[in-house]
Amino acid sequence: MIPLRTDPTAPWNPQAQVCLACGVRRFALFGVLDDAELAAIHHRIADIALEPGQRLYDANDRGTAAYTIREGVLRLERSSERGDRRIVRLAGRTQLVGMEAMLGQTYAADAIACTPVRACRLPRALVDELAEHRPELLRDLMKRWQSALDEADEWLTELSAGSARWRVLRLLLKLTEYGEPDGRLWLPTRGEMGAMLGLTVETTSRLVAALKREAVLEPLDARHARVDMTALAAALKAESDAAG
Amino acid sequence: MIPLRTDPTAPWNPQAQVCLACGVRRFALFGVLDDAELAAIHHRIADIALEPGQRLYDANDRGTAAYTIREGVLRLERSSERGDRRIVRLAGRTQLVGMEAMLGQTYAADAIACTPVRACRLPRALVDELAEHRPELLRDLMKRWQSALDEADEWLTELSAGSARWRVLRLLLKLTEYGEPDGRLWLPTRGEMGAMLGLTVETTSRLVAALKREAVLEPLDARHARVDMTALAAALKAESDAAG
DNA sequence: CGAAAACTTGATTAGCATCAAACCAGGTGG
DNA sequence: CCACCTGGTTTGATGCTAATCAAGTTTTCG
Repeated sequence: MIPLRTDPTAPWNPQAQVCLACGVRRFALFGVLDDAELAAIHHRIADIALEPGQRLYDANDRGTAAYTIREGVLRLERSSERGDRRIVRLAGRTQLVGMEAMLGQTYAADAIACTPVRACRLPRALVDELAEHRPELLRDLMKRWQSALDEADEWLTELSAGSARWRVLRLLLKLTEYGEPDGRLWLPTRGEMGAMLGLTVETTSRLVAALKREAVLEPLDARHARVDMTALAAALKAESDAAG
Repeated sequence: MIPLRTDPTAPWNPQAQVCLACGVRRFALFGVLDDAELAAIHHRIADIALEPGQRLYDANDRGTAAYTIREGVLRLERSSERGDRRIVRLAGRTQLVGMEAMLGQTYAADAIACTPVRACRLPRALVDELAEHRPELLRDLMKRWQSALDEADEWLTELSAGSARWRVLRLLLKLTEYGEPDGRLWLPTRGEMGAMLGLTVETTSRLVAALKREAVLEPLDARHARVDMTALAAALKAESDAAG
Protein backbone atom coordinates (compact mmCIF):
# COMPACT_ATOMS: atom_id res chain seq x y z
CA MET A 1 0.00 0.00 0.00
CA ILE A 2 1.16 3.49 -0.85
CA PRO A 3 2.19 5.43 2.27
CA LEU A 4 -0.17 8.24 3.08
CA ARG A 5 2.45 10.96 2.85
CA THR A 6 3.01 10.35 -0.85
CA ASP A 7 -0.67 10.13 -1.77
CA PRO A 8 -0.75 12.37 -4.88
CA THR A 9 -4.25 13.61 -4.15
CA ALA A 10 -3.39 14.75 -0.64
CA PRO A 11 -3.23 18.52 -0.17
CA TRP A 12 0.08 18.27 1.70
CA ASN A 13 1.69 16.71 -1.35
CA PRO A 14 4.38 19.05 -2.73
CA GLN A 15 2.84 19.20 -6.22
CA ALA A 16 -0.53 20.03 -4.68
CA GLN A 17 1.12 22.99 -2.97
CA VAL A 18 2.46 24.09 -6.33
CA CYS A 19 -1.04 24.06 -7.83
CA LEU A 20 -2.61 25.79 -4.84
CA ALA A 21 0.02 28.49 -4.83
CA CYS A 22 0.13 28.89 -8.60
CA GLY A 23 0.44 32.51 -9.64
CA VAL A 24 -1.96 32.31 -12.55
CA ARG A 25 -4.47 30.08 -10.80
CA ARG A 26 -7.26 32.59 -10.41
CA PHE A 27 -7.02 33.77 -14.01
CA ALA A 28 -6.73 30.32 -15.56
CA LEU A 29 -9.45 27.96 -16.71
CA PHE A 30 -9.47 26.14 -13.37
CA GLY A 31 -9.72 29.38 -11.46
CA VAL A 32 -13.30 28.56 -10.51
CA LEU A 33 -12.21 25.50 -8.54
CA ASP A 34 -11.73 25.76 -4.79
CA ASP A 35 -8.76 24.38 -2.84
CA ALA A 36 -10.39 21.02 -2.20
CA GLU A 37 -11.33 20.47 -5.81
CA LEU A 38 -7.91 21.45 -7.01
CA ALA A 39 -6.22 19.16 -4.51
CA ALA A 40 -8.31 16.27 -5.83
CA ILE A 41 -7.23 16.73 -9.42
CA HIS A 42 -3.82 18.38 -9.43
CA HIS A 43 -2.06 15.04 -9.99
CA ARG A 44 -3.74 14.77 -13.40
CA ILE A 45 -2.27 18.08 -14.52
CA ALA A 46 1.19 17.70 -15.97
CA ASP A 47 3.64 20.56 -15.72
CA ILE A 48 5.42 21.19 -19.01
CA ALA A 49 8.51 23.23 -19.75
CA LEU A 50 9.59 24.27 -23.24
CA GLU A 51 12.67 25.98 -24.59
CA PRO A 52 12.32 28.51 -27.44
CA GLY A 53 11.62 26.67 -30.68
CA GLN A 54 10.17 23.58 -28.99
CA ARG A 55 6.65 22.54 -29.88
CA LEU A 56 3.74 22.12 -27.52
CA TYR A 57 1.71 20.40 -30.23
CA ASP A 58 1.46 20.20 -34.00
CA ALA A 59 -1.38 21.12 -36.35
CA ASN A 60 -3.53 18.13 -37.31
CA ASP A 61 -2.46 16.09 -34.28
CA ARG A 62 -5.42 14.50 -32.59
CA GLY A 63 -5.13 16.36 -29.34
CA THR A 64 -6.33 15.13 -25.98
CA ALA A 65 -5.52 18.19 -23.93
CA ALA A 66 -5.63 21.95 -23.76
CA TYR A 67 -2.85 23.93 -22.11
CA THR A 68 -2.77 26.84 -19.74
CA ILE A 69 0.32 29.00 -20.23
CA ARG A 70 1.85 29.86 -16.88
CA GLU A 71 4.95 31.65 -18.12
CA GLY A 72 6.45 32.76 -21.41
CA VAL A 73 5.07 33.37 -24.88
CA LEU A 74 3.89 30.80 -27.39
CA ARG A 75 3.09 31.32 -31.05
CA LEU A 76 0.33 29.65 -33.03
CA GLU A 77 1.52 29.14 -36.56
CA ARG A 78 -0.01 27.79 -39.76
CA SER A 79 1.47 27.09 -43.12
CA SER A 80 -0.46 28.44 -46.06
CA GLU A 81 -1.13 26.41 -49.17
CA ARG A 82 1.48 28.53 -50.92
CA GLY A 83 3.94 27.01 -48.53
CA ASP A 84 4.89 29.91 -46.31
CA ARG A 85 4.32 29.99 -42.61
CA ARG A 86 2.22 32.59 -40.90
CA ILE A 87 1.87 33.30 -37.18
CA VAL A 88 -1.84 33.74 -36.52
CA ARG A 89 -1.77 34.44 -32.80
CA LEU A 90 0.38 34.72 -29.68
CA ALA A 91 -0.49 33.26 -26.30
CA GLY A 92 0.94 34.28 -22.95
CA ARG A 93 0.46 33.99 -19.22
CA THR A 94 -3.04 32.79 -18.16
CA GLN A 95 -4.09 32.07 -21.74
CA LEU A 96 -5.51 28.73 -22.83
CA VAL A 97 -4.43 27.11 -26.10
CA GLY A 98 -5.52 23.97 -27.88
CA MET A 99 -9.17 24.33 -26.91
CA GLU A 100 -10.16 22.51 -30.08
CA ALA A 101 -9.05 19.32 -28.33
CA MET A 102 -11.97 19.78 -25.92
CA LEU A 103 -14.25 19.11 -28.90
CA GLY A 104 -12.36 16.04 -30.03
CA GLN A 105 -10.91 17.96 -32.96
CA THR A 106 -7.35 18.00 -34.22
CA TYR A 107 -5.22 21.03 -33.44
CA ALA A 108 -5.66 23.88 -35.90
CA ALA A 109 -2.12 25.24 -35.72
CA ASP A 110 1.38 24.43 -34.56
CA ALA A 111 2.08 25.74 -31.07
CA ILE A 112 5.73 26.70 -30.66
CA ALA A 113 7.52 28.39 -27.79
CA CYS A 114 8.95 31.84 -28.56
CA THR A 115 10.50 32.23 -25.12
CA PRO A 116 11.02 29.66 -22.35
CA VAL A 117 7.48 28.50 -21.60
CA ARG A 118 5.87 26.76 -18.66
CA ALA A 119 2.43 25.30 -19.22
CA CYS A 120 -0.10 23.02 -17.53
CA ARG A 121 -1.57 20.18 -19.51
CA LEU A 122 -5.33 19.86 -18.97
CA PRO A 123 -6.63 16.55 -20.35
CA ARG A 124 -9.96 16.65 -22.11
CA ALA A 125 -11.40 13.92 -19.89
CA LEU A 126 -10.66 15.99 -16.80
CA VAL A 127 -12.30 19.09 -18.19
CA ASP A 128 -15.37 17.05 -19.20
CA GLU A 129 -15.69 15.58 -15.72
CA LEU A 130 -15.35 18.89 -13.97
CA ALA A 131 -17.76 20.60 -16.33
CA GLU A 132 -20.53 18.25 -15.25
CA HIS A 133 -20.51 19.65 -11.72
CA ARG A 134 -19.26 23.09 -12.59
CA PRO A 135 -21.16 24.62 -15.49
CA GLU A 136 -19.22 27.88 -15.00
CA LEU A 137 -16.30 26.06 -16.50
CA LEU A 138 -18.06 25.80 -19.85
CA ARG A 139 -18.98 29.44 -19.68
CA ASP A 140 -15.35 30.34 -19.07
CA LEU A 141 -14.34 28.16 -22.00
CA MET A 142 -16.80 29.95 -24.26
CA LYS A 143 -15.46 33.31 -23.14
CA ARG A 144 -12.00 32.17 -24.03
CA TRP A 145 -13.16 31.12 -27.48
CA GLN A 146 -14.70 34.52 -27.97
CA SER A 147 -11.49 36.23 -26.82
CA ALA A 148 -9.46 34.21 -29.29
CA LEU A 149 -11.88 35.23 -32.01
CA ASP A 150 -11.64 38.90 -31.05
CA GLU A 151 -7.90 38.58 -31.13
CA ALA A 152 -7.95 36.98 -34.59
CA ASP A 153 -10.17 39.78 -35.88
CA GLU A 154 -7.82 42.36 -34.44
CA TRP A 155 -4.88 40.72 -36.19
CA LEU A 156 -6.82 40.95 -39.44
CA THR A 157 -7.72 44.61 -39.09
CA GLU A 158 -4.69 46.06 -37.36
CA LEU A 159 -1.74 43.79 -38.07
CA SER A 160 -2.45 42.56 -41.60
CA ALA A 161 -3.50 45.77 -43.30
CA GLY A 162 -2.07 49.24 -43.67
CA SER A 163 1.50 50.31 -44.29
CA ALA A 164 4.42 48.25 -43.03
CA ARG A 165 5.27 50.97 -40.53
CA TRP A 166 1.72 50.95 -39.16
CA ARG A 167 1.83 47.19 -38.70
CA VAL A 168 5.15 47.24 -36.88
CA LEU A 169 3.90 50.01 -34.59
CA ARG A 170 0.69 48.08 -33.88
CA LEU A 171 2.73 44.97 -33.18
CA LEU A 172 4.78 46.83 -30.58
CA LEU A 173 1.53 47.94 -28.97
CA LYS A 174 0.31 44.35 -28.94
CA LEU A 175 3.60 43.14 -27.47
CA THR A 176 3.18 45.39 -24.46
CA GLU A 177 0.44 42.93 -23.44
CA TYR A 178 3.10 40.26 -23.14
CA GLY A 179 5.76 42.42 -21.50
CA GLU A 180 7.20 42.10 -18.03
CA PRO A 181 5.59 44.22 -15.31
CA ASP A 182 8.73 46.42 -15.12
CA GLY A 183 8.10 47.72 -18.65
CA ARG A 184 10.63 45.43 -20.27
CA LEU A 185 9.23 44.15 -23.52
CA TRP A 186 9.89 40.83 -25.19
CA LEU A 187 10.99 41.40 -28.79
CA PRO A 188 10.40 38.56 -31.25
CA THR A 189 13.03 37.84 -33.90
CA ARG A 190 12.60 39.82 -37.12
CA GLY A 191 11.59 36.60 -38.80
CA GLU A 192 8.78 36.07 -36.29
CA MET A 193 7.64 39.65 -36.65
CA GLY A 194 7.57 39.26 -40.40
CA ALA A 195 5.53 36.07 -40.12
CA MET A 196 3.01 37.89 -37.94
CA LEU A 197 2.72 40.95 -40.17
CA GLY A 198 3.05 39.45 -43.62
CA LEU A 199 6.32 41.32 -44.26
CA THR A 200 9.85 40.21 -45.11
CA VAL A 201 12.67 40.07 -42.57
CA GLU A 202 14.45 42.93 -44.34
CA THR A 203 11.49 45.30 -44.27
CA THR A 204 10.81 44.46 -40.64
CA SER A 205 14.44 44.98 -39.70
CA ARG A 206 14.58 48.37 -41.43
CA LEU A 207 11.46 49.56 -39.65
CA VAL A 208 12.52 48.31 -36.23
CA ALA A 209 15.92 49.94 -36.73
CA ALA A 210 14.18 53.20 -37.62
CA LEU A 211 12.09 53.05 -34.46
CA LYS A 212 15.24 52.57 -32.42
CA ARG A 213 16.75 55.66 -34.03
CA GLU A 214 13.55 57.59 -33.31
CA ALA A 215 13.82 56.43 -29.67
CA VAL A 216 10.38 54.85 -29.73
CA LEU A 217 12.24 51.67 -28.90
CA GLU A 218 15.17 51.47 -26.52
CA PRO A 219 17.07 48.21 -27.03
CA LEU A 220 18.10 46.40 -23.83
CA ASP A 221 19.45 43.13 -25.11
CA ALA A 222 18.90 41.17 -28.30
CA ARG A 223 15.47 39.94 -27.27
CA HIS A 224 14.27 42.77 -25.06
CA ALA A 225 13.56 46.47 -25.31
CA ARG A 226 11.72 49.25 -23.60
CA VAL A 227 9.07 51.26 -25.47
CA ASP A 228 8.29 54.92 -25.01
CA MET A 229 4.51 54.63 -24.93
CA THR A 230 3.97 58.33 -25.60
CA ALA A 231 6.24 58.26 -28.62
CA LEU A 232 4.56 55.07 -29.81
CA ALA A 233 1.11 56.62 -29.56
CA ALA A 234 2.33 59.72 -31.40
CA ALA A 235 3.90 57.63 -34.15
CA LEU A 236 0.68 55.64 -34.56
CA LYS A 237 -1.34 58.81 -34.77
CA ALA A 238 0.98 60.33 -37.34
CA GLU A 239 0.92 57.15 -39.41
CA SER A 240 -2.87 56.92 -39.40
CA ASP A 241 -3.18 60.59 -40.37
CA ALA A 242 -0.76 60.04 -43.23
CA ALA A 243 -2.94 57.22 -44.53
CA GLY A 244 -6.30 59.00 -44.23
CA MET B 1 -59.33 34.28 -23.76
CA ILE B 2 -57.30 33.63 -26.85
CA PRO B 3 -58.95 31.13 -29.17
CA LEU B 4 -57.11 27.87 -29.33
CA ARG B 5 -56.49 27.99 -33.05
CA THR B 6 -54.30 31.07 -32.72
CA ASP B 7 -52.31 29.86 -29.73
CA PRO B 8 -48.76 30.74 -30.82
CA THR B 9 -47.29 27.70 -29.10
CA ALA B 10 -49.64 25.24 -30.79
CA PRO B 11 -47.98 23.06 -33.43
CA TRP B 12 -50.79 23.73 -35.94
CA ASN B 13 -50.01 27.44 -35.81
CA PRO B 14 -48.75 28.61 -39.24
CA GLN B 15 -45.45 29.96 -37.86
CA ALA B 16 -44.88 26.69 -36.05
CA GLN B 17 -45.18 24.92 -39.38
CA VAL B 18 -42.60 27.27 -40.82
CA CYS B 19 -40.14 26.39 -38.06
CA LEU B 20 -40.82 22.66 -38.27
CA ALA B 21 -40.39 22.66 -42.02
CA CYS B 22 -37.41 25.03 -42.04
CA GLY B 23 -34.81 23.99 -44.58
CA VAL B 24 -31.82 24.72 -42.38
CA ARG B 25 -33.35 23.38 -39.18
CA ARG B 26 -31.18 20.30 -38.81
CA PHE B 27 -27.96 22.21 -39.43
CA ALA B 28 -28.78 25.19 -37.25
CA LEU B 29 -28.15 25.71 -33.56
CA PHE B 30 -31.61 24.44 -32.63
CA GLY B 31 -31.17 21.34 -34.77
CA VAL B 32 -30.92 19.22 -31.63
CA LEU B 33 -34.48 20.11 -30.59
CA ASP B 34 -37.32 17.75 -31.44
CA ASP B 35 -40.68 18.79 -32.93
CA ALA B 36 -42.35 19.22 -29.55
CA GLU B 37 -39.58 21.41 -28.16
CA LEU B 38 -39.49 23.54 -31.26
CA ALA B 39 -43.27 23.97 -31.23
CA ALA B 40 -43.02 25.21 -27.65
CA ILE B 41 -40.55 27.95 -28.44
CA HIS B 42 -40.97 28.94 -32.07
CA HIS B 43 -43.02 31.99 -31.12
CA ARG B 44 -39.99 33.46 -29.40
CA ILE B 45 -37.94 33.29 -32.57
CA ALA B 46 -38.41 36.31 -34.78
CA ASP B 47 -38.01 35.95 -38.51
CA ILE B 48 -35.90 38.76 -39.96
CA ALA B 49 -35.48 39.86 -43.57
CA LEU B 50 -32.73 42.21 -44.73
CA GLU B 51 -32.01 43.88 -48.05
CA PRO B 52 -28.39 44.28 -49.20
CA GLY B 53 -26.72 47.01 -47.19
CA GLN B 54 -29.07 46.71 -44.21
CA ARG B 55 -27.59 45.93 -40.83
CA LEU B 56 -28.43 43.02 -38.59
CA TYR B 57 -26.53 44.61 -35.70
CA ASP B 58 -23.75 47.08 -35.04
CA ALA B 59 -20.40 46.64 -33.34
CA ASN B 60 -20.45 47.67 -29.67
CA ASP B 61 -24.22 47.31 -29.38
CA ARG B 62 -25.19 45.41 -26.28
CA GLY B 63 -26.72 42.44 -28.01
CA THR B 64 -29.42 40.23 -26.59
CA ALA B 65 -29.61 37.71 -29.41
CA ALA B 66 -27.64 35.58 -31.83
CA TYR B 67 -28.89 34.95 -35.34
CA THR B 68 -29.10 31.90 -37.54
CA ILE B 69 -28.78 32.77 -41.23
CA ARG B 70 -31.42 30.92 -43.23
CA GLU B 71 -30.74 32.47 -46.61
CA GLY B 72 -28.29 34.89 -48.18
CA VAL B 73 -24.83 36.14 -47.25
CA LEU B 74 -23.89 38.51 -44.46
CA ARG B 75 -20.58 40.21 -43.88
CA LEU B 76 -18.91 40.91 -40.55
CA GLU B 77 -17.04 44.17 -40.77
CA ARG B 78 -14.79 46.16 -38.46
CA SER B 79 -13.25 49.54 -38.80
CA SER B 80 -9.58 49.75 -37.98
CA GLU B 81 -8.11 52.49 -35.87
CA ARG B 82 -6.68 53.97 -39.03
CA GLY B 83 -10.25 54.51 -40.09
CA ASP B 84 -10.70 52.05 -42.92
CA ARG B 85 -13.17 49.24 -42.90
CA ARG B 86 -12.23 45.62 -43.21
CA ILE B 87 -14.47 42.61 -43.74
CA VAL B 88 -13.26 39.93 -41.34
CA ARG B 89 -15.69 37.14 -42.17
CA LEU B 90 -18.68 36.09 -44.23
CA ALA B 91 -21.65 34.14 -42.92
CA GLY B 92 -24.16 32.17 -44.96
CA ARG B 93 -26.89 29.57 -44.72
CA THR B 94 -26.95 27.61 -41.41
CA GLN B 95 -24.28 29.79 -39.83
CA LEU B 96 -24.71 31.49 -36.48
CA VAL B 97 -23.58 35.08 -35.94
CA GLY B 98 -23.53 37.32 -32.89
CA MET B 99 -22.61 34.51 -30.48
CA GLU B 100 -20.86 37.03 -28.27
CA ALA B 101 -24.33 38.13 -27.13
CA MET B 102 -24.72 34.72 -25.48
CA LEU B 103 -21.97 35.81 -23.08
CA GLY B 104 -23.54 39.18 -22.36
CA GLN B 105 -20.89 40.91 -24.44
CA THR B 106 -21.32 43.63 -27.01
CA TYR B 107 -21.09 42.68 -30.67
CA ALA B 108 -17.55 42.60 -32.01
CA ALA B 109 -18.35 43.67 -35.57
CA ASP B 110 -21.01 45.22 -37.75
CA ALA B 111 -23.17 42.59 -39.43
CA ILE B 112 -24.39 43.79 -42.81
CA ALA B 113 -26.33 41.98 -45.51
CA CYS B 114 -24.45 41.47 -48.79
CA THR B 115 -27.40 39.81 -50.51
CA PRO B 116 -31.04 39.59 -49.44
CA VAL B 117 -30.86 37.78 -46.11
CA ARG B 118 -33.34 35.87 -44.01
CA ALA B 119 -32.37 35.16 -40.44
CA CYS B 120 -33.86 33.88 -37.20
CA ARG B 121 -33.37 35.86 -34.06
CA LEU B 122 -32.45 33.66 -31.09
CA PRO B 123 -32.71 35.60 -27.82
CA ARG B 124 -30.05 34.92 -25.25
CA ALA B 125 -32.61 34.10 -22.57
CA LEU B 126 -34.08 31.39 -24.76
CA VAL B 127 -30.71 29.80 -25.46
CA ASP B 128 -29.87 29.88 -21.75
CA GLU B 129 -33.14 28.17 -20.83
CA LEU B 130 -32.77 25.48 -23.42
CA ALA B 131 -29.14 24.85 -22.55
CA GLU B 132 -30.14 23.87 -19.02
CA HIS B 133 -32.02 20.84 -20.26
CA ARG B 134 -30.00 20.28 -23.38
CA PRO B 135 -26.26 20.38 -22.73
CA GLU B 136 -25.63 19.38 -26.37
CA LEU B 137 -26.64 22.90 -27.24
CA LEU B 138 -23.58 24.30 -25.45
CA ARG B 139 -21.41 21.78 -27.19
CA ASP B 140 -22.79 22.87 -30.54
CA LEU B 141 -22.18 26.50 -29.60
CA MET B 142 -18.56 25.73 -28.75
CA LYS B 143 -18.11 23.95 -32.07
CA ARG B 144 -19.41 27.02 -33.83
CA TRP B 145 -16.95 29.21 -31.98
CA GLN B 146 -14.15 26.95 -33.03
CA SER B 147 -15.34 27.03 -36.64
CA ALA B 148 -15.39 30.81 -36.61
CA LEU B 149 -11.86 30.76 -35.24
CA ASP B 150 -10.69 28.36 -37.93
CA GLU B 151 -12.28 30.59 -40.50
CA ALA B 152 -10.54 33.67 -39.10
CA ASP B 153 -7.20 31.88 -39.19
CA GLU B 154 -7.79 30.86 -42.78
CA TRP B 155 -8.54 34.47 -43.71
CA LEU B 156 -5.22 35.45 -42.15
CA THR B 157 -3.15 32.84 -43.93
CA GLU B 158 -4.86 32.58 -47.31
CA LEU B 159 -6.70 35.82 -47.93
CA SER B 160 -4.47 38.42 -46.27
CA ALA B 161 -1.06 37.32 -47.48
CA GLY B 162 0.51 36.54 -50.80
CA SER B 163 0.17 38.35 -54.12
CA ALA B 164 -3.04 40.15 -55.02
CA ARG B 165 -3.76 37.54 -57.67
CA TRP B 166 -3.39 34.73 -55.14
CA ARG B 167 -5.81 36.43 -52.79
CA VAL B 168 -8.44 36.98 -55.44
CA LEU B 169 -8.15 33.36 -56.56
CA ARG B 170 -8.45 32.15 -52.97
CA LEU B 171 -11.46 34.39 -52.47
CA LEU B 172 -13.20 32.80 -55.46
CA LEU B 173 -12.51 29.40 -53.92
CA LYS B 174 -13.98 30.58 -50.63
CA LEU B 175 -17.03 32.01 -52.39
CA THR B 176 -17.89 28.61 -53.84
CA GLU B 177 -18.89 27.73 -50.26
CA TYR B 178 -21.60 30.35 -50.49
CA GLY B 179 -22.68 29.57 -54.05
CA GLU B 180 -26.02 28.21 -55.20
CA PRO B 181 -26.24 24.43 -55.63
CA ASP B 182 -26.41 24.85 -59.44
CA GLY B 183 -22.86 26.16 -59.55
CA ARG B 184 -23.89 29.80 -59.79
CA LEU B 185 -21.63 31.87 -57.61
CA TRP B 186 -22.43 35.05 -55.75
CA LEU B 187 -19.89 37.77 -56.61
CA PRO B 188 -19.38 40.55 -54.07
CA THR B 189 -18.85 44.10 -55.31
CA ARG B 190 -15.24 44.98 -56.05
CA GLY B 191 -15.33 47.22 -53.01
CA GLU B 192 -16.36 44.32 -50.79
CA MET B 193 -13.70 42.08 -52.29
CA GLY B 194 -11.11 44.75 -51.66
CA ALA B 195 -12.25 45.10 -48.05
CA MET B 196 -11.88 41.35 -47.57
CA LEU B 197 -8.45 41.10 -49.17
CA GLY B 198 -6.84 44.34 -48.12
CA LEU B 199 -6.63 45.58 -51.74
CA THR B 200 -8.00 48.62 -53.53
CA VAL B 201 -11.07 48.54 -55.77
CA GLU B 202 -8.92 49.19 -58.84
CA THR B 203 -6.52 46.34 -58.23
CA THR B 204 -9.40 43.98 -57.49
CA SER B 205 -11.23 45.06 -60.62
CA ARG B 206 -8.17 44.51 -62.80
CA LEU B 207 -7.61 41.03 -61.43
CA VAL B 208 -11.24 39.98 -61.70
CA ALA B 209 -11.30 41.29 -65.27
CA ALA B 210 -8.19 39.27 -66.05
CA LEU B 211 -9.79 36.10 -64.67
CA LYS B 212 -12.82 36.70 -66.88
CA ARG B 213 -10.53 36.97 -69.92
CA GLU B 214 -8.77 33.78 -68.86
CA ALA B 215 -12.20 32.11 -68.61
CA VAL B 216 -11.66 31.11 -65.01
CA LEU B 217 -14.74 33.21 -64.35
CA GLU B 218 -17.78 33.31 -66.62
CA PRO B 219 -19.90 36.34 -65.82
CA LEU B 220 -23.65 35.70 -65.66
CA ASP B 221 -25.02 38.98 -64.37
CA ALA B 222 -23.50 41.82 -62.38
CA ARG B 223 -23.57 39.90 -59.10
CA HIS B 224 -23.21 36.32 -60.29
CA ALA B 225 -20.76 34.20 -62.21
CA ARG B 226 -19.78 30.62 -62.82
CA VAL B 227 -16.26 29.42 -62.03
CA ASP B 228 -14.31 26.80 -63.92
CA MET B 229 -13.02 24.88 -60.92
CA THR B 230 -10.32 23.11 -62.92
CA ALA B 231 -9.01 26.36 -64.29
CA LEU B 232 -9.20 27.91 -60.82
CA ALA B 233 -7.18 25.08 -59.31
CA ALA B 234 -4.61 25.37 -62.10
CA ALA B 235 -4.34 29.12 -61.65
CA LEU B 236 -3.84 28.69 -57.90
CA LYS B 237 -1.16 26.08 -58.47
CA ALA B 238 0.65 28.27 -60.98
CA GLU B 239 0.48 31.23 -58.64
CA SER B 240 1.84 29.31 -55.66
CA ASP B 241 4.67 27.88 -57.79
CA ALA B 242 5.56 31.38 -58.98
CA ALA B 243 5.83 32.51 -55.36
CA GLY B 244 7.84 29.56 -54.07
C1' DC C 1 -34.43 60.28 -68.45
C1' DG C 2 -31.02 61.86 -65.38
C1' DA C 3 -28.19 61.19 -61.34
C1' DA C 4 -25.58 58.27 -58.53
C1' DA C 5 -23.06 54.24 -57.76
C1' DA C 6 -20.22 50.80 -59.29
C1' DC C 7 -16.91 49.24 -62.58
C1' DT C 8 -13.11 49.54 -65.86
C1' DT C 9 -8.88 51.17 -67.90
C1' DG C 10 -4.69 53.94 -68.31
C1' DA C 11 -0.53 56.50 -66.56
C1' DT C 12 2.37 57.32 -62.90
C1' DT C 13 4.49 56.62 -58.44
C1' DA C 14 5.49 54.85 -53.79
C1' DG C 15 6.49 51.13 -51.11
C1' DC C 16 7.90 46.82 -50.29
C1' DA C 17 10.24 42.49 -52.10
C1' DT C 18 14.24 40.71 -53.82
C1' DC C 19 19.04 39.95 -54.28
C1' DA C 20 23.44 40.53 -52.30
C1' DA C 21 26.81 41.40 -48.89
C1' DA C 22 28.57 42.68 -44.56
C1' DC C 23 28.11 42.47 -39.61
C1' DC C 24 27.49 40.75 -34.95
C1' DA C 25 26.81 37.63 -30.93
C1' DG C 26 26.90 33.31 -28.96
C1' DG C 27 28.53 28.79 -28.96
C1' DT C 28 31.99 24.98 -30.20
C1' DG C 29 36.13 22.78 -30.57
C1' DG C 30 40.99 22.91 -31.23
C1' DC D 1 41.90 31.63 -25.29
C1' DC D 2 41.14 32.23 -29.86
C1' DA D 3 39.43 30.81 -34.54
C1' DC D 4 35.61 29.52 -36.50
C1' DC D 5 30.96 28.72 -37.52
C1' DT D 6 26.03 29.60 -37.37
C1' DG D 7 21.81 32.13 -37.05
C1' DG D 8 20.05 36.37 -36.73
C1' DT D 9 20.48 41.36 -38.09
C1' DT D 10 21.51 45.31 -40.75
C1' DT D 11 22.24 47.98 -44.90
C1' DG D 12 22.42 48.92 -49.84
C1' DA D 13 20.94 48.69 -54.80
C1' DT D 14 17.44 47.45 -57.90
C1' DG D 15 12.94 45.99 -59.74
C1' DC D 16 8.21 44.83 -59.52
C1' DT D 17 3.63 45.10 -57.56
C1' DA D 18 -0.05 47.36 -56.15
C1' DA D 19 -1.56 52.21 -54.69
C1' DT D 20 -2.80 56.46 -56.40
C1' DC D 21 -4.71 59.77 -59.49
C1' DA D 22 -7.63 60.47 -63.29
C1' DA D 23 -11.07 59.72 -66.79
C1' DG D 24 -14.45 57.34 -69.05
C1' DT D 25 -18.11 53.60 -69.14
C1' DT D 26 -21.83 50.80 -67.54
C1' DT D 27 -25.42 49.76 -64.40
C1' DT D 28 -28.88 50.94 -61.14
C1' DC D 29 -32.60 53.27 -59.57
C1' DG D 30 -35.72 57.09 -58.55
